[in-house]
Amino acid sequence: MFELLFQKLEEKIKLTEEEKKLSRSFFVPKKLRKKQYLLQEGDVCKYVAFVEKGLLRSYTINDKGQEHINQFAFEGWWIADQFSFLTREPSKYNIEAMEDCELLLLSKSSEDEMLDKIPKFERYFRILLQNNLIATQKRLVSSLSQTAEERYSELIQDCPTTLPHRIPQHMLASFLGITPETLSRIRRQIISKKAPHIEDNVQG
Amino acid sequence: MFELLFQKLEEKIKLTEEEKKLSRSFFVPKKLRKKQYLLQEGDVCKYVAFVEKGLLRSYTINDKGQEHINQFAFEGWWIADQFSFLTREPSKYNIEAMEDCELLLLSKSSEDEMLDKIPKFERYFRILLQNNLIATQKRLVSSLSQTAEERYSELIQDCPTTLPHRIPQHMLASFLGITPETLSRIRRQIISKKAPHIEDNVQG
DNA sequence: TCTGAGCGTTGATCTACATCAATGCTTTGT
DNA sequence: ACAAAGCATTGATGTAGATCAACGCTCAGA
Repeated sequence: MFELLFQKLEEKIKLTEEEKKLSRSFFVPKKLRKKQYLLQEGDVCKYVAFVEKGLLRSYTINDKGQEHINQFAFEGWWIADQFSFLTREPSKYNIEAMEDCELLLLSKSSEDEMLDKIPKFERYFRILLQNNLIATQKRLVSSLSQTAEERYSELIQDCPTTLPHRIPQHMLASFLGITPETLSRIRRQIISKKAPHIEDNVQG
Repeated sequence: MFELLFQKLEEKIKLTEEEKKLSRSFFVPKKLRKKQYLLQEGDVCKYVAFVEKGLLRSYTINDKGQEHINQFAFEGWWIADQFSFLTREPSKYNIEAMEDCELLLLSKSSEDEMLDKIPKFERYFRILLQNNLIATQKRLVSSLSQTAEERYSELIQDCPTTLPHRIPQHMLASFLGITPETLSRIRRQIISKKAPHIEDNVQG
């Protein structure tokens, strides 16, 4: 159950066997079936979750009932509503399993205790947040200054295999902040650019 | 010169007098006059800067020559291109003083040494990044799912005093990802909502 | 085996915001 | 004290992407 977590940890920090053993005790394993929720709007986000297996999405619902996906999390990634987790205020997000998932949950009190007893985790989470911040800033810049087509093209360039195969197109659209119709049209345009249309070539 | 920095540090971590004294040695004070640059596109971001005094902006220039502001930093805030600082790749950002500034610069090697000698700073920077991430995520969500008017209204609600007084309107527009013309029109609309137009009331 | 829901696609129309252009006010530098 | 640059505003027009509506395909469940 902890294989992937420790693999990821070792990329950033070196833990002794002692520390590994101890750190396990702070996590609670949890399985989630497709369409089950890790967090629902209005609830306080009690855990940050490490994804050992599966795929989740985090989304909001606006006053018109439209879903807006703002994050996906695969194997090897963390997911939570950082704001609600930190402040204990009710969350505006829903976090839902899109596939059957195996998660490792870390509660606030466990996190505090873990950081206290194994200070190396301060560094690990700092680096994690740093990378997350860089990625989020990049998305923000591109959402403010690029067209929908540019954003889609970059997304499938950065993530050519995973995203299109495991995530339905209308959810990708939502993640990019556009409608499914627009994404469909963008894809058609891109395809016709790559393989230019051969004009009717009627003989005679 | 270090008053504000230590005030801010104390909000997150407790330092001994010894540690305070030591930590000073890692920073390089730097004054910047209005319109001078802390970082220019193409250069590697060598420092994260704490702003003791003044105001800076971070922006990109796209292929059409348009500026896109993505961050402001006032007294008490940090500013840098995290990505370039981390990877040592050339930056895509320009960081420019909008007012005369007093900064405290921290180089990568100083940061590493400081984190090594005063591990409490791991926690400090982790918390800093966490808050920054939460704020950036909020901006991302709003840029993807709200109208320009909603974004502007929220901005002046969150920051009613500082922003409009120290930052010219066309830079606020750029920060919001809209044109100066659009922001001007939005402001007119908001004003006419607050103080509804009195219809011509010609007697007779 | 049928049925209904979910999904992607396409067309027609609408709208928020961009772009282009002009004007007048304020600030800056010499 | 003056010229020049920077800035906010307003109007006319253009456009990326949203919305509304319809259609066919696929697949899960009775």
